[in-house]
Amino acid sequence: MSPYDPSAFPPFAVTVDLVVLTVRRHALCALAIRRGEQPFQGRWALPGGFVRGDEDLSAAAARELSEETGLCAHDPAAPDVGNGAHLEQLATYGDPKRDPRMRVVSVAHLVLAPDLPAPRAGGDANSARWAPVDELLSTDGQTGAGLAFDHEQILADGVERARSKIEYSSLATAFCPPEFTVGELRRVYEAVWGVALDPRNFHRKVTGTPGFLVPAGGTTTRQGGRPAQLFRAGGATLLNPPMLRPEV
Amino acid sequence: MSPYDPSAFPPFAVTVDLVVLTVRRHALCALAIRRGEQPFQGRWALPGGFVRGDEDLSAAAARELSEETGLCAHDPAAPDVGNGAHLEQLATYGDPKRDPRMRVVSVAHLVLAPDLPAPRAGGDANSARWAPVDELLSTDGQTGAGLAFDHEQILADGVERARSKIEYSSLATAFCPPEFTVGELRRVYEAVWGVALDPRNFHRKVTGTPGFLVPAGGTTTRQGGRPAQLFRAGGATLLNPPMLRPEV
DNA sequence: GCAAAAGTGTTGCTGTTACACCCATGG
DNA sequence: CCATGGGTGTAACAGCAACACTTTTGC
Repeated sequence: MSPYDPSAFPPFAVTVDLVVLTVRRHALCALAIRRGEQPFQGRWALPGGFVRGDEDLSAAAARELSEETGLCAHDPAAPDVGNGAHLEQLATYGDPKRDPRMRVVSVAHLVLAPDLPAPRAGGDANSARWAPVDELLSTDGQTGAGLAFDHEQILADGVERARSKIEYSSLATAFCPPEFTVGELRRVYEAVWGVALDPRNFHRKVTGTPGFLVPAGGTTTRQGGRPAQLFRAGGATLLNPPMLRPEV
Repeated sequence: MSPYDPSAFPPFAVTVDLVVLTVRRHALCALAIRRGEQPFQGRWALPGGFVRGDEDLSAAAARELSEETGLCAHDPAAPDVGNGAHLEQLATYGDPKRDPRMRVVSVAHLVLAPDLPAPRAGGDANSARWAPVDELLSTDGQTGAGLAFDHEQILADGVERARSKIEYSSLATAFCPPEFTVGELRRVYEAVWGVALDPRNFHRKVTGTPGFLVPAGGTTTRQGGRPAQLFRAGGATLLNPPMLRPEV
């Protein structure tokens, strides 16, 4: 077949699906939406929707994110501000049978957001929720029959991406509010990796990496104990040497 | 807009584009195809083509690869054998204006292959070539006006992926023939990274990493000097500690 | 005072760098 | 014999794990 023959191509629908991750109550959680229609009616799924005819893929992902959560995705080049969440493309899923009705290719995106008030979904409050990823990914979990479509695979890939990316980048700060303490950042790593880290060595590591954290000037005692310095995310995006994830 | 409304979605064409990399004469090279049609007629482009209606994305990439080069992509889970090349999904490019004729979303894939006889392209031998990536990516290169479409960006992303992935995985062996010496593997790293590595420390590092290399039993003097042991790629895919890329 | 969380100092270990040195072949 | 690339030994150094210890708050 000659490439790019405009007269003869099979028709596809293109969607974006979102893996929106946050850390709540010491657990890594993902945003799940209850489906109101067939197929998979009543099952939980990842948020997503069609890409419009004149819309870039990342713009479609940012629009869906805003519609589902009110979050405002920021350009990866711009600095984190306010309610800005990190958004990046994850991978594309195009198995011919992934949607039983027609051929749908879905470009999945990964969003990392700080802990937020309960999500909304088109005004129907109890049709969206933050669920611990362990629960969504366990085949025999309380969610019944698992996520719709191939969303379990997409979620697993997104979680794996987040787990590895906080090793060598400063992305863990995307899970934190604009100002945060070293202990709060450590609890993010512990929740995402599911391990316990030594608070002393962690403190030395993150404060000793140039550009990772910049002091914000104040202190807080919201965790109890001795007041902790507040920091903001620094300009550095790549960490080397990386944070070391303990062996399993 | 309600997600997954099958009656109302804009029509897209979906293609796969391939970043096929190899190491030839101490330089990282990519496969380029000369376009025979409008738009960008006569310009160099990455190989690629439409995804068929009943075909998975990775299957389409493997088919295009085989059609353009005769290479046989192997499943990432299976071991490297014979002319098997490594194939993985890279990223998806969907700017509404990336193709001037219609809306085309392209799922780019990355292929790492050992050095091979000259490529073929639909029987027209001189319409395909291995070009050093430095040449294809330099805006003022000998190639004239650069690659077609957004293929320069895709190629740059693929090269960046390859450069970072050989740090922490054993993927560099995908650039080597089935049996190779430590020196040949080192020259792969040097070509991909564009740096010089210490041969003594490199040897210790790769032979000391369990599962990276397994002795193949023979020796060769094809590089001159003292005969070198031959190795095969071991089963390990992840390297830790990783290979360290020297600072720029 | 006591618990809890924030921080600092120190020691031993792992892994890298840089370089001296020896080995085996072809011409 | 000498050039060329293959391979080993070793000392200095960086970064990390483990853990003792001090600081500053709330109750």
